[in-house]
Amino acid sequence: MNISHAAKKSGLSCETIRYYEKVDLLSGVSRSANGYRDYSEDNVSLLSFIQHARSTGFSVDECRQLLQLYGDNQRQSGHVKHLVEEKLVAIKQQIESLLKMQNTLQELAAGCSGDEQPHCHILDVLSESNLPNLRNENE
Amino acid sequence: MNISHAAKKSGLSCETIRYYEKVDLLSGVSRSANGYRDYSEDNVSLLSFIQHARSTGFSVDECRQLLQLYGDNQRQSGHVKHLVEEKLVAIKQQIESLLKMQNTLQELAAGCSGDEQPHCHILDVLSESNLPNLRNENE
DNA sequence: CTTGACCTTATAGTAGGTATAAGGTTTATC
DNA sequence: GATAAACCTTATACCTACTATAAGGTCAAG
Repeated sequence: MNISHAAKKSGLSCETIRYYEKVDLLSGVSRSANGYRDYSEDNVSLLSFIQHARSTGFSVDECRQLLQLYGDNQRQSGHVKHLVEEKLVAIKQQIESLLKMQNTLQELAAGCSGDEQPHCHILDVLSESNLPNLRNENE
Repeated sequence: MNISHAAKKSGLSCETIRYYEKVDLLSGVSRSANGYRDYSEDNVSLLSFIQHARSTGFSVDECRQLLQLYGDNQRQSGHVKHLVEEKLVAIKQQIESLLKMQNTLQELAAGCSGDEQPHCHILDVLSESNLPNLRNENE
């Protein structure tokens, strides 16, 4: 199976697949006589695995760990679950951070007349010197 | 005022301030006789403005637009409000995307015993070929 | 036989910084 | 006056996770 077919099946782009190979996320892909990459069904499964993990918030490096566990039949499921729970905490922090931004933006918009006049409440607030509520640690 | 003092007052790091100067987000900072950057109160106000905008989710490029409007007393507040509302939409999309990830991760964790046994529900799910619910467009 | 659609590699660019190296300046201490 | 710590300067490389481009090889259709 050539790369564009593998791309369609895995939900990744060709460029991304080559990138994953380059950073050793996926190795051992065979080549046809003409030098083209030739993907097996197992290769595509791993690519899909990576796509799923990436879209669930795992970094490329974390995908490497997940793949290592996936390929290790001596693994302990507790290790996998631990990775998921850590990721969950990180995602929750990101959500918290974005909710704060959302609140701030909604307050800013609500206070601005949004007409053709130059006076603007938003700019007033952004230029205030002390705005601890605008300072966001979780980014 | 030297750069580390300006950093403390604005809530940015020295490196970030130099970076903002390099990408022309802040220009016209004067220099002392020894070549050190010398920040005025106005400079620091602009740095704080940028810090506020960045921590509210605006990109560096969007900060440039906000600063341009800030410095234009012919501006229309509607233009500023428009930027805020666009950002609000983007933030909401990001939150949606993260909530989906959170749900997925919670389901994954819930199905995994998390013990010393090798069998792992999380890996089973991630390696399933058809998981449209894991595919996330808003990233 | 040429056109278009594939494939290959290497390299550069993206955002928004952070880190490092190699050096100049200033201030405090001995 | 020497020296060490704590500043400052610049240029450059590194980071994540790709994406885009260039320059070229291969293959199937007409």
